[in-house]
Amino acid sequence: MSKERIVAAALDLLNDKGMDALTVRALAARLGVQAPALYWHVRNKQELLDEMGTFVMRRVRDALAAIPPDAGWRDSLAGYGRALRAEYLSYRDGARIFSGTRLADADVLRAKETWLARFMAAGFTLADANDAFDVVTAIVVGFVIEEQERVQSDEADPARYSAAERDALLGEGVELVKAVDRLPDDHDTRFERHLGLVLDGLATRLLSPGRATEDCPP
Amino acid sequence: MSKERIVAAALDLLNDKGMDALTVRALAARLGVQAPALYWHVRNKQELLDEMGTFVMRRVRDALAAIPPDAGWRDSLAGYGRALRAEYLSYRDGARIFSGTRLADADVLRAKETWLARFMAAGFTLADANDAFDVVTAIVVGFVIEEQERVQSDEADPARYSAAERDALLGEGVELVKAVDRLPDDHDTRFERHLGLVLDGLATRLLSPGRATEDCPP
DNA sequence: AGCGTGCCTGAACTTTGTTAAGGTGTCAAC
DNA sequence: GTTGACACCTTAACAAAGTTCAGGCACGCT
Repeated sequence: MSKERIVAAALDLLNDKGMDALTVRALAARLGVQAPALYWHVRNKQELLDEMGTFVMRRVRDALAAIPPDAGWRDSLAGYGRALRAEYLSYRDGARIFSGTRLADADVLRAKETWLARFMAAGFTLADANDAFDVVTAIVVGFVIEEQERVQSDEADPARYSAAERDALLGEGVELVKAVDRLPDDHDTRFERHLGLVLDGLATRLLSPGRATEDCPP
Repeated sequence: MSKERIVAAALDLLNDKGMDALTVRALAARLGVQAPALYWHVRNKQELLDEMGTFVMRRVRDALAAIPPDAGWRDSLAGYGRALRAEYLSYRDGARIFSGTRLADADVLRAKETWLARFMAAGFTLADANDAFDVVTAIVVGFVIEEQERVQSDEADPARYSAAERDALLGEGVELVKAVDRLPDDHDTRFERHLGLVLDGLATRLLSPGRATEDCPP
């Protein structure tokens, strides 16, 4: 019985039964042991949650390391965004639970150093290069929180978000809102559009720092 | 004693003592009443949390309604983003707690209809107009979650994020990371930059839908 | 053989959300 | 003026959660 086994079992349990069912006793049962036994390996439940968070973020870091160094800034950032989303999505309520987890590992910061250097070589200022990270992180967190919320309530009550139900509830005079509902959008393509939007915003910084967008002629 | 008084007291308590201290008994005590009394007005704690969420989101909706109809799409969206952030910021862990709350009010959706119409009049496609909302929402959620996390751990351990501590922990060879730390950035200006980035991304859709940014010459 | 140490069990305590049963007041009806 | 009904609250209690503590079993070292 090691801390790693406990964390792995906890993540399994989270996906099986959800956050509310992630109790110390249930986790112990899944490991074939009594509840207090876990306190030998872990100080308290909060530490367990933290360990789960760093486990997830370590996987993000590994995915990040797999991005080729010669990829352009745009593909690199897109790869980061996709990896982060994929990790969050692979656990129930992953975005809400793990989004606060910052890993201040020394080697993570060292990785960030090379990325900043790469972005600046591509023409970003230091501030913009750093913003690029933060903004992609923010949008993934925000997107996936809403995505998982929606998926979850769909599973709980499939009829609630059916087209017919919604149209009836909406009434008249909201044709555009109804039209939005009918757009053939799955989560993946929506995510790619949003990500592309942010990257386009970053690209404007690249072309002419400090310039308003309205200056860019068609 | 009304549901509104309970919700108001709960939000007060949340700000005073934090999420963990928001217990049914503590809330009852603050209202000068015994714990089970609350169950006359509220089905259970989850409903209380939901009511708190809709209260916050109603304030966002009101702030939205205050945006002048003749404002441009850019100012309108910026106003929305700022209002959402301000509401989240006004409660401890506000972003993490309330971000899931979608208000499917009929009149909110009616408000959205007019906004969609306005954005389309400004030149967006329907899909882009809707994306504009969602992307701003996402970035605010992501930004404020991280912002509040940082503010909170600053209060808990002020020394942890001091420049000296960090530099010592970082070691050599990460000059850019250190330089980022030394940028004179407060949260507000960072937020404005991030928001501006997203809006610039949206503007590229406006100028030439479907075109890659690289096509936009300096 | 004995002893310490690592890991676990059993029982218990505290706090939490929640329910059940029963009070106390007010107001309308007869 | 008594009765009843309803709204709102209290006291008592339960189940489940996190956590602690004392002890027990097994192994290795001397």
